[in-house]
Amino acid sequence: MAEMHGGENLLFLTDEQLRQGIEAMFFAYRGFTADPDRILATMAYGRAHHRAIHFIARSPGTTVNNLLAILGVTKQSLNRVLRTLIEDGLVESRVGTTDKRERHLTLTDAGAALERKLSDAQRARMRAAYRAAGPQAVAGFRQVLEAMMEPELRRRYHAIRESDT
Amino acid sequence: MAEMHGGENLLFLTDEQLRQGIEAMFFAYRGFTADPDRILATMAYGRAHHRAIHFIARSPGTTVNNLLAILGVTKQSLNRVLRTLIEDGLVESRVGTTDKRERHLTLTDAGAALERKLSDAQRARMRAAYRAAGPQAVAGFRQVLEAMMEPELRRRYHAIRESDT
DNA sequence: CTTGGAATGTCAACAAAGCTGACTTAATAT
DNA sequence: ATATTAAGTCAGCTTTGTTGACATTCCAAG
Repeated sequence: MAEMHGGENLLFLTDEQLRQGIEAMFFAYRGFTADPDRILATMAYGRAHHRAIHFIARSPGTTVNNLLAILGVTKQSLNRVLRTLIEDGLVESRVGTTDKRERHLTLTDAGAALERKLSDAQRARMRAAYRAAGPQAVAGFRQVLEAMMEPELRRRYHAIRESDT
Repeated sequence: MAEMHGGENLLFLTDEQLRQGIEAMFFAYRGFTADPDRILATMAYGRAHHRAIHFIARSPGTTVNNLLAILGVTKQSLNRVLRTLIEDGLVESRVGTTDKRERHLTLTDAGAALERKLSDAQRARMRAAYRAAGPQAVAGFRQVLEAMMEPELRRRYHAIRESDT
């Protein structure tokens, strides 16, 4: 990909352009969460449950500590969410084999079913947006998002991608 | 799920690619709000105050109703935020001239100062991300975000842009 | 083997920011 | 005149985050 900002065309860096980017981010995030939110509202769950379910699905057997770092909340906050998911039989918590202090989290069949339902809804919107914008735009989208992450989270973002292949 | 059409490269629409986009969006949004959040944490304000301040700055004299539609919250929720901002002398609420039921909202000098402080922090990160990714990527970023918005909000997103030039 | 520290979990209390529902006031529109 | 709209308020509830204190379990270092 040709990076052709030779110093002349920096129009995309004006305060006005940046402001529009900020607003686009705000409005788009609302769309991003709208579909799963609608599904979750019909049950006793919220966005926090969705996030936990998503990342457990993504990295089956992950530990509570790892999930904590990814989600960026306190253990008390995560624990409340996790407890209801375990009680409801969507998530299973198994004591670690090598380190028995750790709890390894996996989705049950019911959990995986909910994950799929939420994920399908969210992906459908993403797919529509990607299709409308085209592959080149998608590449740029991903580049900017990555550059916007905090370094620590960017590291984790890549770690998930790699552990997944 | 195998989408193989002669010539068309639709690799960017695989479930795995969409999943990565979803996670990128999640992690990036955290970075997006991190800097203003840090500033707000030092005062008695939160993200809701930031949003109100931002859009009042963006459309000075806007009505409560308009703000409500943009932010997508209930009037009770917005009112709580607005009340503290008015009490603290950051926002001014003036009765409408043509329609006296309406309240027109503007930032005071103190409000504008805080807005600038928050905005500068957020724009700095945006600028860094834009610069790192380049103009072409930024164009794609904007395209995908726009395609992701709910139609109603996309309309409002454009309305703000136009009223601003 | 004992002990210190790490990982996990729990209890309690609280705050921010959203929600619904009911209601008032004032002003505009029909 | 009456109905509707804009704004604001009160009360109560939910979700999701926060601290702080404390117990349990287990690994590892002395």
